[in-house]
Amino acid sequence: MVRPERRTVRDLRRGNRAVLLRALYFAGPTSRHELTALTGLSAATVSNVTGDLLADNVIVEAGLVDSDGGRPRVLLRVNPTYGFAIGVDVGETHVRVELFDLDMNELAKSEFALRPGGHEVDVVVRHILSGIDAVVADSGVPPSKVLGVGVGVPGIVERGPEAMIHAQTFGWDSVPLGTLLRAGTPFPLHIDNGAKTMGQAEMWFGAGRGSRHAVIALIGSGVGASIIADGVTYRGANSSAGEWGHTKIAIGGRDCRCGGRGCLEAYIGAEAVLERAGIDVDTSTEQAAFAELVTSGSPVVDETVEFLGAGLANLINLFNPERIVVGGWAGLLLGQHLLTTIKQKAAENCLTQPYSTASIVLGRLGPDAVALGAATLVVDEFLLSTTSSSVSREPAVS
Amino acid sequence: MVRPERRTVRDLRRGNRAVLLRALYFAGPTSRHELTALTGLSAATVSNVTGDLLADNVIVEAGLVDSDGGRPRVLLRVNPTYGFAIGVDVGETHVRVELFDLDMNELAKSEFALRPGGHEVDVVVRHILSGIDAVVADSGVPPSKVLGVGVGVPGIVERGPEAMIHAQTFGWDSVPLGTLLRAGTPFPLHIDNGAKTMGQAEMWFGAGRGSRHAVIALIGSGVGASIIADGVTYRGANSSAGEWGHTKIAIGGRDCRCGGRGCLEAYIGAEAVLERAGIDVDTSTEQAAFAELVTSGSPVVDETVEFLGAGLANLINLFNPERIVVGGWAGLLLGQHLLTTIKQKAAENCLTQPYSTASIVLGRLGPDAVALGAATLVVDEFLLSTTSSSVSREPAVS
DNA sequence: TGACTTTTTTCAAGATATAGACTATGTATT
DNA sequence: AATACATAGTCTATATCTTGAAAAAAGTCA
Repeated sequence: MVRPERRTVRDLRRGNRAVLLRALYFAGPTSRHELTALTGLSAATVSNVTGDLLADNVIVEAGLVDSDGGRPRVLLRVNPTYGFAIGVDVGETHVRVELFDLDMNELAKSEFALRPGGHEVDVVVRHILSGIDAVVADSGVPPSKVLGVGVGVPGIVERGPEAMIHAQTFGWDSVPLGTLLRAGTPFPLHIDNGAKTMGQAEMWFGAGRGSRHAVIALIGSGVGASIIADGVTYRGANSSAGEWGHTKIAIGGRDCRCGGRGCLEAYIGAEAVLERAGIDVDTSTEQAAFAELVTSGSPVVDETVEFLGAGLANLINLFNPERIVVGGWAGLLLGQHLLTTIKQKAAENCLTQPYSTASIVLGRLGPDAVALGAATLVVDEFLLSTTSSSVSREPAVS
Repeated sequence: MVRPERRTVRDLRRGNRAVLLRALYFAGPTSRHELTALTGLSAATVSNVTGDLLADNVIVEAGLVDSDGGRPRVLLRVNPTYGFAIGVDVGETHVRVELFDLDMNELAKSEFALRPGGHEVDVVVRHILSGIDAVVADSGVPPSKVLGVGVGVPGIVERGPEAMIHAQTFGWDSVPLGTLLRAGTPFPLHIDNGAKTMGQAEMWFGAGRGSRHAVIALIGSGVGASIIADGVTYRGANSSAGEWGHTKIAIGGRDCRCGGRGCLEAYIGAEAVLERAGIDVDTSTEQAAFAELVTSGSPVVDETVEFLGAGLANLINLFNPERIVVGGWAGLLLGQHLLTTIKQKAAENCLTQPYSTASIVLGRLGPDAVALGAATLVVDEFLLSTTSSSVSREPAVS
């Protein structure tokens, strides 16, 4: 129960360095003067720390700005090519690997299709590893400047060096993906659930910006959520927090592919919705069929919205977020046509006080932001703990 | 999105002082030597900081302990009479005010009955204020040594100096309890939802000890929960997080007293359970009737357990806690007789991975721990920020 | 009494942030 | 062109902080 930490006087420096770098990253080009206000540090310290960071080439100058009859301000910014982050999206139908600079410009991309049901561990691992090699080669980035690799995968990811994964839809039961990948790449690894990486992408660059308490609801074939508590992804004791899709919304209700009954996913997951509407599809035709269904006026859609509203209301009652972001390809389709109704159903099923402070909005990054979000895991770590010694190379997984 | 903080070198001292005091508080009598291990601080710093704390009389020596043929260790402990905390429980039927020393020994107590439905704001405020005066007078504690007053109330409590309260069961809509109380007492105030204060009591002294991620489920006439994330009560954007009782467990289900339909509370709240069983009671006979019903083998009880299991499973899926504590008078009655079945129903409705890491246990403090928990709010603040200058007296509410 | 053990304190060294003086680099005015 | 003024950024002296190592304290054991 010993909550606060911190110890030596050196941690102070590390901490302030991180504060400053973070402020700089999210505020864009900023003068030293403004940074004092943004960070609360004294001008002297800002000068000090930025001096360090400039010497390390972590930040660079970015032009001047006039200042009403005085010495012009020198703008500073994070050096976008100080390091590079790789993001991997392991999805139902594909493995996608992308390489970004620190501005999150995509510099290279590599994609592998997975045949339906073809989720053998060794195949996926091989795709990831050769994807990493490919994007590094294509981009021409020297390997020493790769800060790390973030991987977004389905299912539950245990924290720790092994990064043990449990993913029912893939038939993965206790797969030590961290161990397997580390055998094939020297880069630091950050493995996390895909819904959580996508949630972080929306928080950093999408509809979640500016909020500290948010829930990103992801509705695709399956249903998941990413919970942001006080600006940080909430993981719980074993990183499986946010399994919204399998919360029960009806006792003894419809069978769910998880083996349970009455799960929310069995009512609002695209696969389940199409099944309920009696539409037979495979993974290739699923999205088109769902899009058509949404605009068809079918009572199944009304029912889906009813369940979705109740599900969102439950999230609001339990987490009291400022913002709910509805994402995932099916969620976006539903939201584009029916957001007003969804909000109304949420209001009906929610206590008024928490509902009144929560805004429900659509995701802005599209369904392909998993890899981007995975790469932000690398950047997050970089912003938190870049030491004076350049790029570190110890095997780390978080 | 600037997450980390901390600045000057003085914050370091404050932080380390808090770390040490906290370790000492929860570990009980401890030597300086052990404290180095517990806090990670060097022996020199421990000596330094404990010297300060001893000089301030915040901690005191507590005997010697032999040490295998060397200098004996001096045990240190928090001075239980350095300051005192007052806890207030505002319940449906009573207002209870208790005064504790820092060891949480109850030194004085004052209780006022509320007649059914008699929850007028001014009556409650008057009871609280005269209760405070009474316990201070009875205990003989000098007012200057009262560290503050914690108040646990029903409903949603907005953070801030006003401590605006929304409590449907009391008919309170936007009552600025903080403002009202501060007009009548000089002590620093900490106002929070009663379920949350009780949760903190279970975490500090009850069934939650030792866990960092936990949910305390409170089942009485109504239903609530307190969520502990990483050792801290999770409050969300406006302190209303944890409204478990009004999450929907059945679309279009039973009417709930909140005005909604299909709320969990409408199935497992004691009032609702008795209603479903066709038993007519008032608040005075409710508990006895419920106790009898639980052992009667009624199918209503089986159904209740089914819903309770599903509700707990939803908490586990969403929060991934290490521990679920079932408390509240009705929860304790159910748990004492049916814990095995409850666990089984939770397992049936939960993903296996998160279920396997969550233990479901009964609360250990009984239903009257709200005032104790409210007092821990005061102590928590004390442990976090006791400065060299003795007891502070600025009006503060958190 | 002296050797030994263990705990605690003292002391000097190294590191940090800050306030305030000082320097740098503009514009406006004479 | 010279001077005054305004704003941005750096430098210096100072007060704190934690720490490792040495010293002191307070016992046991032979």
